[in-house]
Amino acid sequence: MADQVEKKAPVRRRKEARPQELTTAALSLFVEKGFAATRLDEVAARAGVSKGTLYLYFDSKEALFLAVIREGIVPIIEEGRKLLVAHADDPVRMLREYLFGWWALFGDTELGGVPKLMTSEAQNFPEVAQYYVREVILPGKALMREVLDRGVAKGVFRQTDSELVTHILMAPLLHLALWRHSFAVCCQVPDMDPNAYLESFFDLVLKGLAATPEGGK
Amino acid sequence: MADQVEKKAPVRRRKEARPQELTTAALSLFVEKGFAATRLDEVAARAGVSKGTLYLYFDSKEALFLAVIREGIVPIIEEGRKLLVAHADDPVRMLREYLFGWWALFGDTELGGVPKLMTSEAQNFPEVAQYYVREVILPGKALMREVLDRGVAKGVFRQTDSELVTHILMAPLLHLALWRHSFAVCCQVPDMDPNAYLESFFDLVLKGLAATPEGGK
Amino acid sequence: MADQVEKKAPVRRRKEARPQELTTAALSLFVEKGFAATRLDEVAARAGVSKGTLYLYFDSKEALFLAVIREGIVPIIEEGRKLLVAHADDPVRMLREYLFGWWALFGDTELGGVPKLMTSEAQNFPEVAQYYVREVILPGKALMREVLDRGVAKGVFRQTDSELVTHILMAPLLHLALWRHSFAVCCQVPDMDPNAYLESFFDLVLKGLAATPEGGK
Amino acid sequence: MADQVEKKAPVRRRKEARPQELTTAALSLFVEKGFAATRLDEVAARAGVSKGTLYLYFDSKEALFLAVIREGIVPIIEEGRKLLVAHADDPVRMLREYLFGWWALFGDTELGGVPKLMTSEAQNFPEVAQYYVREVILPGKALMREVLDRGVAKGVFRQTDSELVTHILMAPLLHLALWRHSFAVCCQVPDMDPNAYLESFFDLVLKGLAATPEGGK
DNA sequence: CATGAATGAGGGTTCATTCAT
DNA sequence: GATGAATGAACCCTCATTCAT
Repeated sequence: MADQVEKKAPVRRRKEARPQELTTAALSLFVEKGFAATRLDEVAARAGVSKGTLYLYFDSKEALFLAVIREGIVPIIEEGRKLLVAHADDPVRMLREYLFGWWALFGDTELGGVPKLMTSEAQNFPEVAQYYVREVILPGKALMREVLDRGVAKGVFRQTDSELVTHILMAPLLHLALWRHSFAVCCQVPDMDPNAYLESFFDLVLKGLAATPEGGK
Repeated sequence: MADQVEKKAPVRRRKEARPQELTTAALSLFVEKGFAATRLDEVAARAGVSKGTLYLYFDSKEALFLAVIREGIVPIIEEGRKLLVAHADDPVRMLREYLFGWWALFGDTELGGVPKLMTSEAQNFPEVAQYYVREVILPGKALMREVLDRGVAKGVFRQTDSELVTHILMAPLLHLALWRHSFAVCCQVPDMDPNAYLESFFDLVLKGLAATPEGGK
Repeated sequence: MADQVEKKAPVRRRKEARPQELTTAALSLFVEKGFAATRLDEVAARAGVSKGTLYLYFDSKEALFLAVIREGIVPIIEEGRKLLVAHADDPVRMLREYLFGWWALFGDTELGGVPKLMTSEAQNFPEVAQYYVREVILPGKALMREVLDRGVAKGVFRQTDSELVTHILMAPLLHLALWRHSFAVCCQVPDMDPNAYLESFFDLVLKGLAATPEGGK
Repeated sequence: MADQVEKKAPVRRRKEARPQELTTAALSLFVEKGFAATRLDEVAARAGVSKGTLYLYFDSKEALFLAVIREGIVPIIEEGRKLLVAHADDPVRMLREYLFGWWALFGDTELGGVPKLMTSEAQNFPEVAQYYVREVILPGKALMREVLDRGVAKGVFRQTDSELVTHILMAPLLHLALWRHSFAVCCQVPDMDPNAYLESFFDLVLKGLAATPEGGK
């Protein structure tokens, strides 16, 4: 019986894993070539199945795209939040964790290509873009705003327009991810070490946000 | 005689202007939909010509893409440099001019979509990407580095890793341009005023880069 | 069980037969209209498939052309040789078999259009032409030369420049095939009976090649 | 005044010569590539005029084709006839003149590609083919038949089916011309000397047609 | 479930033909 | 007459989608 279980298990696991194998393959190809330039042949081949099999799991190429975004993104946010609350009393540490955590949990993984993909395709898939904004960008910014607000409350950060500043602070993170999936691949750019980049960024922001000693200049 | 000139002028002017009319149309469509998803029919229609006419000026869709990047980008850099040297003795002013000038001369024009386009297509067109890096990105970063170095020399900015910091400082500018051509179009995001964004960014960077009063903390 | 076999058979047979159905359709159209004037739509339609199906079996129109020549031609030569060796001791009979066999096995079949096709397209497809010369024309001439040489050895044919004479003797055969696929189709030429033509030709050649009674004139 | 005449003459001659310059250019390209694969751009370029100019002289590509055949072919026949009547009393000499004259006056000139062209395109242009058969092939064969008939009348040639034999005798001539414009161009075939070829052919035919010594058997 | 052969609409590209100059 | 820019129909080829097995 144990034998049977073991024999069946991988098969069942396989079947259940199929959609994710497909979205994973699709994600990397969409990121690399863009949605329109990716052929479903390639996606299927990379996932090790035939082209027809794709249609057992997804109604169309667009549905596959939606699934790629849907399944790939959602769980990250929650993990990030957990990471941050661990340092809720230390806004500087929270900021640092945000930046490095964003990179470690997201930018540096295979999901790191999603910002490039979504930026490229937002206009072609407005509903997906809206979904992404609602589920990823806004929560991510809200999380950053919490960090900032907490810092202000603690007297560590100075008062700023947190809406604008969160936007600004996301930019270098996104840039790091976009760069890796665009120019870094095809141009012999002097290797940019993400850690050093993030350290510099963290240093810059910290000083840029630092509360003035006595509220004066 | 004036009559004759006027009769001939429009035709000749058209013929000479054709390539630019076409690249302009192509640029906006490439930015909007991406290279692969743009049909040459549309490009031609937007330029007011037939599909065949495109091939009088460009050998292929890819050649059109190359021309879009080539002709659209180059002259900007030089203009920016001129703008900056006007304030060579005031690094803070130079930085401010860089940020706002970048937006006014580039990001806010029809060329502002190029970063999105090049980011999306860099992997599909490595030679074009290399050209873009060489002619646009590196000169742009070099210009920024000049600003930083001058600030350090004047004792206004503190010492930093200028390679990394230029990269970081470009990110919010690029983000502004990318955002406008991606999520801003399709999502009812609360309008982000570029000027306020740039002011916040400038403020943040200025404090982040400020030389410490007595060199020590 | 027989049922199952019968259900599967036609499908499998079809799939394996597809390439040949396509080359057969292509051959007749290439012969009729020439390579450039033949549309792949027509080829597909004549083979009873859709246009896209063609590309499951051939990479391009040119690859289809190559396949038409490759698969259509080669096996004939060997059959001809077998036919001739049956009469190795009778050069006159060999010559007769060559002429009539050439027509029956080649000229009068659907492959009979190949000489017209290759003659028309040789300059446009030099590699294919070289292949055809090497695999068809030269072996065919070599076979003819064997006939002549054997006739000379047996004292039945007089000595001639066999290189030139083989070339000359091939001409009326080729002409018969070319004529059928060109002027014969569109012009109300008084029907030329191939058999009578070949008889006349055989008669003419036999007398033209006959050894002089006492070796002298 | 003489000056003026000389100045105008070449211009006028030019204008009148235009159509022929165009048909000459078209002929060589049609022969080389076939009708469908020849672009009017090339024809115009080879004739040294612009593409539009072609349409001043010919209504369409097909009209150009018709003109190529029309103007290129007709006058030859009459010249050949004159050549033959000079030896009306010597059928053997007539036959020799026919073969070598055909080659010198036709096959070896720039018109020598016409048989290849007409053979290739006969089915695509039935009216042109009919015209060609009527004006060229049938007169050519009739001329040959005259030679044969005269030989029979003189007791030099034996009786044969002259319809079939003329057809057969034309084949090696046509083959020589077809070969030169097809395989000879692209394949390193051991050079075939037309004169030797024709000598062999003449020799072969002469013996093949020779009247039997005592009219027996 | 899985396959892969088949489809056919659609896009890039060519080129005969037109026409304003 | 001559030009060459412009056109648009038509062709080769691709690829998302379907479906019989």
